[in-house]
Amino acid sequence: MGHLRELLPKEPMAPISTEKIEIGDDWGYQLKWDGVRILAGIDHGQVSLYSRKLLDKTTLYPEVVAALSTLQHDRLLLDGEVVYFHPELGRPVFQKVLQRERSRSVRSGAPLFTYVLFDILVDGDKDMRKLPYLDRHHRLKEIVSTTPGILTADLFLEGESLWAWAEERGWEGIVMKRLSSPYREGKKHRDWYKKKIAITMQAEAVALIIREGRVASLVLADDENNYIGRASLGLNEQTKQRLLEYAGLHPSGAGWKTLHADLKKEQLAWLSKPLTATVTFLEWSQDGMMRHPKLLSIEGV
DNA sequence: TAGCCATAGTCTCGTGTGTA
DNA sequence: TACACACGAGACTATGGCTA
Repeated sequence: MGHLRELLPKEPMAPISTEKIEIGDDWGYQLKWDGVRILAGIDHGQVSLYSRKLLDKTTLYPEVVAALSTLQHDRLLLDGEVVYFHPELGRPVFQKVLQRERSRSVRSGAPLFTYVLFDILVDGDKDMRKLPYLDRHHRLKEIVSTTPGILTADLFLEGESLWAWAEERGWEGIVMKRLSSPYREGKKHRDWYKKKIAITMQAEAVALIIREGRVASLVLADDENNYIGRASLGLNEQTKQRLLEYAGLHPSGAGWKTLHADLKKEQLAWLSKPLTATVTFLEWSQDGMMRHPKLLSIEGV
């Protein structure tokens, strides 16, 4: 086998979004850890971390490097997620990971991250990728069973109850994996699926954000006319054109007196008759904004 | 011609950094 | 001090190419 760097996949195996829970003897289930995907290589004591796009992240997560350095193995290629586990909430908090990703150096006293492993690609001289996922997971458990700062994502055999547990505790969702599946790059497979927990609500679309004469996104407010974010996912060209026509029929010269910083640099077309939009999103951010909003429907257009 | 797949492009998130 | 910009990941739409 060649150098570990040469064995990295072009992109890590990624789960495909779905709405249904796969059921059958060949399926296993894991909690979806909300963090950033990291591949880790250990080559005779030398630890390297790589992002989904194979950017070097070794210096960004020194605590993960330190934890991996304690493993008594000459050569490993591992796949997992770096997360910040909030002790009071009892679940990962993605915002903390974003903070670390945006910073170029790690301050002393910075929150400590955990490396949650869910796959192994190389073990010594053995290429593990062709083995069934169940075998790879077993091997992973053996390797990192009691290593501080590292854990192996538990594998459950009952999907519905794990989904209910995750939903109740505010986790991001679950991942379903075919136990007999090999490791394949990207999404060129039908072996890993994810089902995400989302909040669905009705919001008022009070304005359109216009860029180069086209509708870019909707400005959304709650029922007390507070700004809760902007949304563009779910808008296709046909809907954007209809929205533009609607704005022409129902223009308003007056918008909010104080604009959120998010909107100050945008060209806005305020609506005299706001539209009711059904929107789904992952969670509320700390400042009351929707995270990853997606429009399901808009009444009246 | 329809359906599938891959790829490109767009948008959003929060914070650090650089500049006026 | 205020503002603009960049960063990486994820999710989605649009588009073009290929195949049956």
